Amino acid sequence: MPGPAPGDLPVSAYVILGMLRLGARSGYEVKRAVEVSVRFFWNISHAQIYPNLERLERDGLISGHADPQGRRPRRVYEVTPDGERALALWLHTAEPMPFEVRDLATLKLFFADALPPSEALALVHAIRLRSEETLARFERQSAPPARTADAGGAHYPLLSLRLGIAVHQALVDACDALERELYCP
Amino acid sequence: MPGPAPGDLPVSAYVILGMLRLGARSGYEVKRAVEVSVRFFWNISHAQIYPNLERLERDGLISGHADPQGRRPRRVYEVTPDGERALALWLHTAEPMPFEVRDLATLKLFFADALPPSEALALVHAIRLRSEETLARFERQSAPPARTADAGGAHYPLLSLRLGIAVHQALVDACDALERELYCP
DNA sequence: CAAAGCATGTAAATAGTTACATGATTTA
DNA sequence: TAAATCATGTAACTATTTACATGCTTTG
Repeated sequence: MPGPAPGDLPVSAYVILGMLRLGARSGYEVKRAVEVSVRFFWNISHAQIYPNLERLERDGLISGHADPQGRRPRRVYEVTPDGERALALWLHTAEPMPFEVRDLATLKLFFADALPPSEALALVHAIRLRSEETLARFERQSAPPARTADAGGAHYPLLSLRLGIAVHQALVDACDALERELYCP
Repeated sequence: MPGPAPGDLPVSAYVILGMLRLGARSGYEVKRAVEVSVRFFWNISHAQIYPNLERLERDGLISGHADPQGRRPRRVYEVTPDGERALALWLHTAEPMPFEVRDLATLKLFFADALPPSEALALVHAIRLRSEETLARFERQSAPPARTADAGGAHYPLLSLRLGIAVHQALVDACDALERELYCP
């Protein structure tokens, strides 16, 4: 009778649940919301969304109804009380929470002794540029909706954004220092 | 993840190639080397290592020979000239290098408005502790072998370690600030 | 002699990506 | 009218994790 225990659902299902709760309505809107927010610490692809929506509805954690825009088909969803409970349960359940990074650029830098110095330097440069672009993107795409959510009472999107900014600012600074050292050793 | 790189090898194969090049000899030693170094920006599990070693040997990128220690079986490998070339080619090949993070803790923090304030604060605390432990682990486990490699002419393991330190120090500082604000808003 | 660490492997399941597939609506 | 964006979905493939499975050697 009680909804599925945490662990029954893949993480992407909780992301969907959370985004619907924060105001996204369709699968498409969920994907867009992910793209400008949690995407920086947990990405999901659109191919994961639609099967998960079906499953969440089957499990009674969300309820959906057709809501076509003109002739364009669309299905919108809202979180049910069971869904609220499942999300809260997952959020407060203790489980291992490793910080997993997959970064080809730093990985290549680790092995860069097998590379001519100029190409190694180019890697550091690429890492710096990437984080600078990420910071710009935070400002342009992530901060506005996070501030809107903040004004609406959801404060944590903006707070977690600050962690992302801190990480990428640190990378920019570290690369800057490295570039100086490598250029003039 | 980033699909197979040039030469159609999975990234984990290049990690293995790189670690063998830096002095690891057996699959076990590769796993240990990963565990204290690249694991912080690209983890691989031991179940990926043995099939990849087989494949790399079949492709002629490494050569292996049995080298049992007493009765305990062991197979050691070294990188062939072809393997050196494949690694260098991969390293200098331009490809998308996104910074992908998977972090349940920050993800949960993003949705923490569905949680009582004390539990949200506990999440921030957990993130700070985790990065503090990671920093300690860098000092204890990663820095010594990286310094050894540095003395032996491989400078980039130590340089890439500095990026990891910068990231986790930034997370500690940001969480510290957040904890103060959330405790006394 | 027990525990920790060394050493290797496989099978099954899960997760995730990419490509395929379609079509409507809005905007320049 | 073309391009961008909205919108949804599936199939095939690839990658990855977890659990299973084994057995030796060193150290306390």
